[in-house]
Amino acid sequence: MVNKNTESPEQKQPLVKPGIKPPPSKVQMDDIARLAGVSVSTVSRALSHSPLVSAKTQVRIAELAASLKYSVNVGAQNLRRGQNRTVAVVIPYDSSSRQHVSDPFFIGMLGSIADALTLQGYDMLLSRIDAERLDLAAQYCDSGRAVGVIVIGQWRHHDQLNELAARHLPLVVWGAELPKQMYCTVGSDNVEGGSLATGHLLKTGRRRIAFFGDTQMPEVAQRFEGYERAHAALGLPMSEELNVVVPFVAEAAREAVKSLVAKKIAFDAIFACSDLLAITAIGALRDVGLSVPNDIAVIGYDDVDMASYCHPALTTIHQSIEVAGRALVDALLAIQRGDEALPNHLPTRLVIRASA
Amino acid sequence: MVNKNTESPEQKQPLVKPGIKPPPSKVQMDDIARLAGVSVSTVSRALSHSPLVSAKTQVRIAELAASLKYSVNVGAQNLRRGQNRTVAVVIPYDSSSRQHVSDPFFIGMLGSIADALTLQGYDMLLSRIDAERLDLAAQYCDSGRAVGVIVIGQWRHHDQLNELAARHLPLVVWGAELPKQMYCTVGSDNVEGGSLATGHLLKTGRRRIAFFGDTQMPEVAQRFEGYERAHAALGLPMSEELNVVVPFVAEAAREAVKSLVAKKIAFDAIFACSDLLAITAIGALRDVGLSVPNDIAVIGYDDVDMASYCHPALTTIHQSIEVAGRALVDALLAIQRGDEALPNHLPTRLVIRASA
DNA sequence: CGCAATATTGCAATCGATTGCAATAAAGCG
DNA sequence: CGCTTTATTGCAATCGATTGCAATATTGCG
Repeated sequence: MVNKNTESPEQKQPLVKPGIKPPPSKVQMDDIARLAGVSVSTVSRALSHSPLVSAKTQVRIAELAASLKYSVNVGAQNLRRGQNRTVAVVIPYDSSSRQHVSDPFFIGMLGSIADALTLQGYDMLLSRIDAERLDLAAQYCDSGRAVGVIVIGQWRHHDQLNELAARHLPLVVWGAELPKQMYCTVGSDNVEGGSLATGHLLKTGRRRIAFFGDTQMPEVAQRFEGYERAHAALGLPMSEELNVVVPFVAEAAREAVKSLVAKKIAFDAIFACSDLLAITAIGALRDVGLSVPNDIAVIGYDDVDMASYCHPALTTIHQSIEVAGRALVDALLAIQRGDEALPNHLPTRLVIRASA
Repeated sequence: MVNKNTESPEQKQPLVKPGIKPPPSKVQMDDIARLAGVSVSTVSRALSHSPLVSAKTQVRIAELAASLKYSVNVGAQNLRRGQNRTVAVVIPYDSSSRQHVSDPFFIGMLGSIADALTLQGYDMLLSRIDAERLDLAAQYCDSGRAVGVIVIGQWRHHDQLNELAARHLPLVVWGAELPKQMYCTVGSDNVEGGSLATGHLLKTGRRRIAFFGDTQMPEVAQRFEGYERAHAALGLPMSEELNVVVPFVAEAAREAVKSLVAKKIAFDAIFACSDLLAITAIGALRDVGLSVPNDIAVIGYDDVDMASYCHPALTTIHQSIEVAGRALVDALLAIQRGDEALPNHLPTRLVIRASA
């Protein structure tokens, strides 16, 4: 290595198998240095705008690098600098139901997180992992691939998330604030949301409102609490049979409608915990000959793009995906910086968007 | 470094700022080696199941590593091995319309690619980039962050994609086969799809079918060709005014319907180039008092989950997202291995899914 | 029990960059 | 013009792992 330059000039490409691919041997700092007639040190400093390198040398090297389409090897750079600008984003999937998450809200959130990360100069490593094995998310940090993890949704795994946080893993979760929570969450006030939605239906005279959601999930449980409060506030009774367990997959909503009808349980409205469930339920209701909104009023949650394109437009609780994505990213980076002043839960705004 | 072990035993943590975070100093091979009383070499070999290490030592080290929750530093490993198991997935966005892609089909494809990559033991780097600057995708390979790039959709940038391929960048694109194409595409037969959809409408007696799509995009252009062929096959005339430029964003479909109606252009059906456009168009049609499917029949494309939940269920051309994701990943890995026998275009299947 | 053959182990170089420190070149000053 | 000060530059160590090769420990066999 020391005296390489004094030997034959073309002795590179040590590991390249003969026969194929001589051209794509990647250009690296060494090459730039040789061509510019300086040392690698100087190239490194020039490319990172060190004041130790004169302005004209910087320009010359920058141009050379650009013309060779050189990009520094991020892996090597990270190794040496002990840094890393990648964040892992995890979308848990429910292995028991063998269903991958396809809810547009969760998926849409991805895009907004991607944008927020890009804006901060971070890369995004996307990973779907089994909701039962959330601990696997730690791998991304342990192996140095990412500096932190964003998990979309708490699902049924508050405990696993706590364990992750206990391992000092920079972690932010989209979800609800829970008691004894060791990790940071970002999310809207689900109790308020549930209350808004239910209140809207009650105000329009509905009295038997079916609740579609899986209260084993913290966010849903809180929305149900809002449902209860809205009833209580008006001194109205509720009925146990109207609380239907519906996970976040479309087919479940269809089944739920069928089941209510089959059991001849009377209801005049549905509060669905996601727009996907709401839209599917509307379809199912019509299939069994019920009119929406005349016979049954339906209200959704999330306000995904598609909601406003349904007919009639779906009334729903709006959560801003853009704000959420930015908040998640900001929180994660703050934690990673060691920001102590960060609260355990960051609320995002919530409004009801009624159909015209 | 040489005589480190002979000096004071606790002299590590060189860069850790005092005050915060003493525990999360990451455990590394060095630590395992010290605790096991062997050299790093042995630990490295043990963890990669080298036959040079005896079985019992392997087990001992594996257990020690597990108990310390150690994961090898992938960055360092990649650097040394000169390999890399990450693929960049690019979702271009249209900066001119300042609209981020939210079409469920594209987004759904992400999930399926993620699954296919995970199955092969690859990580997925997700990136949204400006469709005008697709060349930026090369950065991911140049900087060694990824071994190849999957681009979802060709958009208007066949030329840019060709340039990327010319730079010997392992690249696979979801899209149509085009003349003079230097890169590998995966996609269904769009001419056939367009023909199927149009034929279906013609068969049910529709004669003035509006085409919703942007024929500047290759895939859409081919679907339009199918539209023309279906007409030609039956010797039916077409009308220029029914070819409406509609990019892949929901609002555009709404505008297109309004515009047709405002211009008093007669039509009895719409062939929309995506389900998102179809569903939005249906809503817009109803808003102006037109009945679907009585007055206007609508057919979509893609068969996204939501399509079957609409009311009435949307008739649409089904493309399997799962198959597509797998095909994209397989193709990319084949290219990356230097597989010469790979064709330029890999077709995926296509069927029409008519509403009941 | 002695020596050759085999099974394990560790040293040291290496991957592609960054950076402290010493060396050199350029500039400033009397 | 000579010497100090300042601006550039390069050497060599380093990040956390992998691996060829030489060294050592173990085993087998006569």
